[in-house]
Amino acid sequence: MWLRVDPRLSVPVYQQVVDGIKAAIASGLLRPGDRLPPVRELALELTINHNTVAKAYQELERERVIEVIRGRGTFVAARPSGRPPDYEERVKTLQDEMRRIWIEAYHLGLDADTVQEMFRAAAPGAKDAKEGTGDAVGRRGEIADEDA
Amino acid sequence: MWLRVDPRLSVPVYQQVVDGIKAAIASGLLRPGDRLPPVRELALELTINHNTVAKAYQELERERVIEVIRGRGTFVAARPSGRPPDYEERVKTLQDEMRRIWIEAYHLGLDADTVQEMFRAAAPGAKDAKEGTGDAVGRRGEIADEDA
DNA sequence: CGTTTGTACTATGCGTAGTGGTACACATAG
DNA sequence: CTATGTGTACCACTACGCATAGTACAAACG
Repeated sequence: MWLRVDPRLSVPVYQQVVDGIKAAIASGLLRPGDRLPPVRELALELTINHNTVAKAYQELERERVIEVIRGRGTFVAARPSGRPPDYEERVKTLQDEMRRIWIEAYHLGLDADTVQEMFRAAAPGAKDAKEGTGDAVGRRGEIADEDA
Repeated sequence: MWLRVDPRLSVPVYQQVVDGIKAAIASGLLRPGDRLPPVRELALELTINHNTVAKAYQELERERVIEVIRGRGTFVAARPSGRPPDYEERVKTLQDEMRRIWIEAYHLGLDADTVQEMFRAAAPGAKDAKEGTGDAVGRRGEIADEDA
C-alpha cells in the first residue's frame, strides 16, 4: 500500500492521509483521473475510522486536489487547476515554514550551504542534476500528462 | 516588543513564544548572555499565563537554547553548543518538513526555481548576494535585520 | 530575613481528534 | 422498481493537549 498512518505521531491521522495522498500525486504514483479507494475500504486498510478518511477527503477536495462524485467515488483532480482557494494564504504559510526551517537549522548549528543542499535533495525529483528550467515541481521526466 | 503572540492562530501560544525567541536569537536581536524577561513579567506583556511562558522556557532550555538559573533568571545560551539533544531526530524532522514544502508547492502549481528562490529569500541573511561559503546560518557579519 | 526568580501542583474549561454506530442522499446496475 | 456502492451527516462518547487561575515550593541573592 502506498499509504501508511501512525496514530502515535503528533500530526493528526487525517492530516497524514491528506499529506500521503498529496505526496503520492506529486511523485506521480497517483495520476489525474485515478480513483481513490472508498472511504470505508481505505479506513479498513489503515485500521482507522471511516469518518477520519472522510475528513481527509473533504480537505483534499477543498484544496481541489481530488474530485468527489457522490455515489461514484473520488478521483485525482486534473492538475493544479488554476489557483486553488486560499492561494495567497498558503504561499505565505509556505514562506513562514521556510523561515522556521532556517531558524531551526541555525539552532542545530547547520551550515547555510548544507541547508540549501538538504532542501534541494528534498525535492520530489530527488536527483542531484540541476537542469532546473521552468518545469513544475515533481515528476521531471514524463511531465507530459496534463489532463486525463 | 520583539515578541508577539496570537491565541487565534492554530499553533500553540507556548510554541509561538519558543519560535519567537529562537528567531530573535537567530537574527541577532538576542545575543548570548542576554537576559530574558522573568516568566511573570513576559506573561504580563503578552497577556498570557505565566505557566505558558514557563512551558516555553522549559522547552527552550531542553533544546539548549537558553540557560536557566533558579532565582537569577534565564539567559541566552552561548551558541549552538555542540550537538543539542535529539539532534538526529530534529534533522530528520527538518528533512520531512522540507519534503512537505515541496509537495505543497507542487499542489500550488509553483515552479521549482521559484521554490528554490523563495527558500533562499527566507534565510535569516535575507540578501540576494551569494557569498555563502561555510559560515553558519544567520548573522553573517552584521546583516541581521529581520523582524520577529 | 525578604525579594526575585523558576518550578510544581491542582483544578477547571475548552477545542480538536478519533471512534462507533446509524441514517441519509445520490449514482449506477440489475 | 430494487439493490448496491458511494460520499455525507448526524449523534454520543472518549481522550488528549492547550491554556488559564491560583497557590505553594525551591533556589539565589542581598
